[in-house]
Amino acid sequence: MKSNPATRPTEEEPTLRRKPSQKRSRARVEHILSCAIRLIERRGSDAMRMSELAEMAGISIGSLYQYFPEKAAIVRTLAERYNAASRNCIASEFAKVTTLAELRSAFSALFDTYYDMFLAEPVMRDIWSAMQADRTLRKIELVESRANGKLLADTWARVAPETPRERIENAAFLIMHLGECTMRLAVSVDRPEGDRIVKAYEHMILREFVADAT
Amino acid sequence: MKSNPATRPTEEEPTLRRKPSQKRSRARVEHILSCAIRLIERRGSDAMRMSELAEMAGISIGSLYQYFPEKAAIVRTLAERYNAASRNCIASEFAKVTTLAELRSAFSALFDTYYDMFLAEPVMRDIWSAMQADRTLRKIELVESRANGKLLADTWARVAPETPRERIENAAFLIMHLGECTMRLAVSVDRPEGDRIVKAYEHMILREFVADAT
DNA sequence: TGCAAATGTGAGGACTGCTCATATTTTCTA
DNA sequence: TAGAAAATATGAGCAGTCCTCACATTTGCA
Repeated sequence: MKSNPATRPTEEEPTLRRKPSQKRSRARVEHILSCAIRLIERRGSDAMRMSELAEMAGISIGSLYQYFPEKAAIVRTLAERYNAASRNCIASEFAKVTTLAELRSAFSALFDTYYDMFLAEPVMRDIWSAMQADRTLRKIELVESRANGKLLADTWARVAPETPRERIENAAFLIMHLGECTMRLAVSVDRPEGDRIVKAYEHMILREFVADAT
Repeated sequence: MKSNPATRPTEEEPTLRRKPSQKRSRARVEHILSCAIRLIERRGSDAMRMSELAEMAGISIGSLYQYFPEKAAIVRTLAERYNAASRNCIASEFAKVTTLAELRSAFSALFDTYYDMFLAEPVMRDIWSAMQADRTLRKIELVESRANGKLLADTWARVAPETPRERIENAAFLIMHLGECTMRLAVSVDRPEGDRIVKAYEHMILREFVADAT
């Protein structure tokens, strides 16, 4: 990844040179992203060339840069989607929980959904990898993880108000972290073995934190 | 990361154009690596420029390429050292184990040493990140992880021969994986919080797998 | 229809990793 | 020690990369 020497990014958010009209650009952006996904799946995001992306999308380099200010922005967009998907998955899993037993099965479901989500979208492996390599993305991921941890902690506190808040907070962050380790697993290990390990993690988590709900 | 278009890497191991004499080059290589570490710590391995590395090391670009065939080889070398360090740490921790109780404390020690190793060498954060981003390095890491898992499994089987081998194998890989998650933790989270979580992991592992040794 | 504004284009600029013809140093031999 | 041969050092420059910007084309609207 090269630093752009011509334009110093003084403002935080890198801006597009011209902003395309809302509705029409939407489809274009989606099309570019789907091409990018194909390319990234093939050889990883580093090896993806902006020129080949433009060619595959059937547009010129210049046009490409009207929809994404820089190459990294494409990866970032994909990463944000991955984050959003995790967030939604977690939110929907915990929203309906009202008892400790339900919390327990929400944990199981969470791990499975997380893992399946990764398997269903192979490109997420590479996006996740790219996130690990980039300091900024890593920081974003951490913030996201904490937010998810808080959501989990709140649910837990709602269901079992007698549990000390501090213990819940710790456990929640730990569980989120372990959830991300499951992602890592999906990145490196393949199907049948990964499944077993995910199950083992689920079991461990449940035994450690919600054993009393059995 | 660019693919080199001039020389097709037909052979597996990329070869240097001229191989420097053994003993003298050793010191040079070390010097280059220590400069690389400083640079990588500062801004990450992607942002490290071969030109600035050469300048810092006080040699020319050409000379630099006599010691490392490509930029990635520098990261790879550092990654191998990190792998070797993990391997040694694990080997020395398990070599002296003769009882289940000792295995138990070896687990604790393992996590702590792993984690401390990472904190002591901040550059390992970036090396680890680079490993995650590179498919080849990720594969190497997985092999390494399995080898370590086998070492752990063998020790375990030696100490508790009555435990079913399959259960041990599963647990061993899981524990190794969790150990690597501890790395991940050291990469993203800072000191006091990381410590707590490492402790929690230790506790979880012990409770799950060697509770009978209490 | 005519004419702004929006959008598309691709040659070229700045920077990179890496090479190779050449210069310098070291080592070896007489 | 002289002088050749081998080992090592050098940096201009090559090919490849991301990204820009002056210009061409299309679109929306009176």
